[in-house]
Amino acid sequence: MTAPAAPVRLLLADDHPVVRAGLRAVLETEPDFEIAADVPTAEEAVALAARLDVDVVLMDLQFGGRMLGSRATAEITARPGAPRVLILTTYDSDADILAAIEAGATGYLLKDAPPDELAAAVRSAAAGKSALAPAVALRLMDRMRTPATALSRRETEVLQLVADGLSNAAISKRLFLSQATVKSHLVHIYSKLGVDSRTAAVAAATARGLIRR
Amino acid sequence: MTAPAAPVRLLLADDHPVVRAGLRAVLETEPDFEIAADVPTAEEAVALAARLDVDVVLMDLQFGGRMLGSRATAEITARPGAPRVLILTTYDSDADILAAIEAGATGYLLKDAPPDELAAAVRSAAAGKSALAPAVALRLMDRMRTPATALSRRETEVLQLVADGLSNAAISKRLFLSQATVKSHLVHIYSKLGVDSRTAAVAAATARGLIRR
DNA sequence: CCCGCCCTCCACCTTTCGATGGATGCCGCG
DNA sequence: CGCGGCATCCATCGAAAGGTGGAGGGCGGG
Repeated sequence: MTAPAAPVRLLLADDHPVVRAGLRAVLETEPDFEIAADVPTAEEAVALAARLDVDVVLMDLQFGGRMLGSRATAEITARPGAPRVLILTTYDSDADILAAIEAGATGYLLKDAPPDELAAAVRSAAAGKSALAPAVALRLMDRMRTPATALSRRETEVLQLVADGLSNAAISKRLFLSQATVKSHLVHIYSKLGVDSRTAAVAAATARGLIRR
Repeated sequence: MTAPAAPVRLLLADDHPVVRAGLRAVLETEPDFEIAADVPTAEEAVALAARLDVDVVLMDLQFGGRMLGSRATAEITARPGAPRVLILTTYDSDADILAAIEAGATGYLLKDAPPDELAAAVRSAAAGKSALAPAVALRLMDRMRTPATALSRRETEVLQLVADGLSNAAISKRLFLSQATVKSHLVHIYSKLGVDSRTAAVAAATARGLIRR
């Protein structure tokens, strides 16, 4: 414990060159960190995580439109002796957070985190402890407190089409349902979200990150 | 022209410490750049832009929820002998771009720009030339081609409230209008966006970046 | 000065949506 | 096995939203 431990080996994955450079700059100043590589795509992160035997992967969730961040996380953590994965992203969308944690992420940080918080999170992750940014933790607590937030698969599907601007008739055709069924789903959605119109449901769901935009 | 010109003095404004560090790291390697300061708020950017007599300000548009980026740009460029302002942001929302250009920004870059593109844009800006990221330029061309895309101030205001989930009655109260007026605005919005329902209008407008989520 | 655009408002009518109150089959859990 | 949650379906009714066709004032540019 008191002996100078082996350095924490890091892999940075983010599609923004500026962010990669920033993470390098911020983390390189920590004497016990060693940055093995930085990559611009989720695919390269998966490949190098295995090859370079790193301790912690710092990964963005949004890779230029492609939603591969959480999948990459799942693939990395699936292997035995896998490194810890720390999600580092701009948004605190509920859906993203849940997906990342289910995919096996050890922590979830926001990009506006100050450098010392970032370094602390990396050390926590390396030690196997979970690390959540305060803002993210609050959000999770909030979600736990309101159990009604969980929409069923079908309800989410319907709501997503509503958000895309489709009418009930169009949705019923798309999903091979009757309009009555679509309305039933909507009624349930409204009561779960505490709203009373389709537009309000979309607003509430996007605010809570239940559907993608 | 051939003489080693005075260095380009830069001011960086971004609320993300990591991004500030990244910009520093990327731009410091250019021998003809000199970073006068970096600040985490729009207010400080306005204050220091005057005091440090910089040549180019690199400014984020989103400052921790506050929409002050474009206002800060306007305040900086309003003064005589003002520096050029380069907007550097994550999103290519039409509304944001227009607001920034109207506020007097010299260029608009996306944060996923490679370092050399970034440096080139800074030099362009310092020389007084406009600089637009290719993706942004494309978007603007696109907008020019579809003249119907431009919503009036009032229409945007109404549509934003629709996107927030308000009913026509609620909107009319909020804006001190009659419901008839709200409906009129909506009819115009629908025809401009080529849709025929409020939810579809919201979907189309967010897709084109006309309103913020 | 007139034209066009924006903003505001009105009346009437049609369509869609939401509210209510059911029913059925399926599946997992205690 | 029975209960509850989910997904599916139904009919009816009133309310909200959308369609049509106006009208008038303000403001800027040709």
